[in-house]
Amino acid sequence: MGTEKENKKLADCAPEELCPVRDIMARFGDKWSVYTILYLGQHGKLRFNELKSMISGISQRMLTVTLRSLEEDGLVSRAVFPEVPPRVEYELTALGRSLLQQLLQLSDWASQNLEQVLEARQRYAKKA
Amino acid sequence: MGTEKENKKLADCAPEELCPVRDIMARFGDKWSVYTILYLGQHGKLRFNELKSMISGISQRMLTVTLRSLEEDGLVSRAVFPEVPPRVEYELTALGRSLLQQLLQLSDWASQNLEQVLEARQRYAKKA
DNA sequence: CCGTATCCACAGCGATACTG
DNA sequence: CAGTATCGCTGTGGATACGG
Repeated sequence: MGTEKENKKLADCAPEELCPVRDIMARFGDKWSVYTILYLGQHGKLRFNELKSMISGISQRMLTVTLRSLEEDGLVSRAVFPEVPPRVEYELTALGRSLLQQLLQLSDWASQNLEQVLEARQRYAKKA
Repeated sequence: MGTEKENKKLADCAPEELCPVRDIMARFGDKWSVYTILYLGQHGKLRFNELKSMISGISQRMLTVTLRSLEEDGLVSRAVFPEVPPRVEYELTALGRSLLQQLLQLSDWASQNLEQVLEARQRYAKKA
């Protein structure tokens, strides 16, 4: 996710080819965006409180902020139904689903190399 | 590598436990890690001040912190040469280079979809 | 040249209370 | 049900000064 206000970060990346990844990583390296995308990817359409109970530990405020951010980037769609009580459904867009594929690939790498990283951390801890 | 069994469903990882993607995104979604990895990947071996001048805007403190973190995770190696003045060279490890490949793929996705994201942000700005 | 040590500003996030 | 408003704590990161 990232900025809750204006985004003016695209200017200060010196070499252009290196910039987009940075932007993506910064945007989704926050505490909740990845979970939100993963759960929406798995379940398709979800209501606000369904998501809230799935992503254990998230506060109402942060779920709102995260969803707004993803919606702003065109990764999640928001559908409001004029009922009582109100119903709002969130869903990944086509763009969001394509990002999900990237996250799944990164997930594979992470799963396969997690052990090595943890071992490296232990070695580092002992050495220092 | 591991057994076939360890291929656990991604959305099964609750926020409390160790979710590999989440961990990776959180670890490299910070302000400078991606740049550091990409520059080291492009140039092979680099000295501290070479990196510092390439990554425009980074402070000495943050470059040190970032490099220590990457070293701790076993992604970057650090070689100190007992000379006067001192020389220190940083380089991606094999693990680091494999992560680099993932970042490059994510970079491709980001480059290809950046336009759509920017358009979505503009639409959102006008709508709201 | 390659760091460490402080200090501090500010954004991220949780907790809580209130609303259509 | 699905938010918005407000407040305060905390961690990240920038500036600066000092050390091997």
